[in-house]
Amino acid sequence: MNASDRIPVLVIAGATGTGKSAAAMLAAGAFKGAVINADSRQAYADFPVITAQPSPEEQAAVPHRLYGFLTCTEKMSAGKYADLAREAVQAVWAAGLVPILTGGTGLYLNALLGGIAPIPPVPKSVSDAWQERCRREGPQVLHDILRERDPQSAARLHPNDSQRITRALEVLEATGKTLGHWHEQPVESGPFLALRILLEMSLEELAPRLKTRMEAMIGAGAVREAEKAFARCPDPAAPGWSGIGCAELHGYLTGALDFETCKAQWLQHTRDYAKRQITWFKRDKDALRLTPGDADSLLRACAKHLGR
RNA sequence: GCCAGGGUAGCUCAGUUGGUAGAGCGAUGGACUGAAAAUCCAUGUGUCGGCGGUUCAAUCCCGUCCCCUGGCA
Repeated sequence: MNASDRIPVLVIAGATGTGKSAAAMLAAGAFKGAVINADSRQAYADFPVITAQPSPEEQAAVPHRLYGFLTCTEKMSAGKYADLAREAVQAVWAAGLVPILTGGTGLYLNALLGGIAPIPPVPKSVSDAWQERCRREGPQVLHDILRERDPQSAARLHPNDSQRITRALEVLEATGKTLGHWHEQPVESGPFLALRILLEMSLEELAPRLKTRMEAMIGAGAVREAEKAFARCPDPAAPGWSGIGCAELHGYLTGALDFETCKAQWLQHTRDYAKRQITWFKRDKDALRLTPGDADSLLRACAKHLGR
């Protein structure tokens, strides 16, 4: 496959609150694009405000894909995302529009653009069983088990890392092969020619914006949104509730947190998250780094990549 | 003004029967292959309120001053 067979895509990444959506709208307007979600939480239908999904006006002005299509109890995953996003990119391109991937979930972007190991789906009963056992017996016990059955994975994983330890065990049980085996398989990635744009801002600069943004969400009906979601799905362990702001508002609605504490935690967790994202994206040495708001550089880089 | 309790890390506090101090939270850095807005790891020098005194040695004991909180006037 040569370069001309590959679909050119624009990728707009960066920490939460750096203005990715605005940049995507700008690029979409300039180059006849469609915005495709690359953010795990914005996939949930019940939380458009709290997860900062594009507004109905924005979605009416420019085609958007993969936003708000999951119910609270449905689980998302990197593999599922890669499949859905690949289809979305191809559909958008076939319709004569430029695909613009926008979002802050670095793992999902890697899964889509770099491919992901072809691990078969693990039955829910298997993963639930390991998770339950991890809750009961603790991650160290499971880490010991993993060391016996898959020493290579155990060596890579910290004994406290409950999530990755259970993943390694469930894959081993469901497929009979270790995670290492699967990661050595050739991966298939989409036929894309991606320009990765990274909106960069220091945490210090970002922090006050995050506070303003949270307050704007509350002003835009975040509490009402959480109440409605609660009426439909009260279980805080449901996948949809795991977004930042959702979990804290759930605590407020059940009386576990007063509103001030709820807001303080919401803001703190948002900040922690932004910091993790900054760390994650630092690793991407090839991305084009732009200052949020630098529309000229953004449009010039996109034009060059698209050959226009 | 008197009495009592306090002044120790950015914050809340613990502690040293005298040998210059440590938790939680925060902060900072990092990891990340199907839960990723998740999960996990690493990092603690601070005039122990100021000044004097006792002592080989004081954050700890004594004196004095300053500040905070509560009670009594």
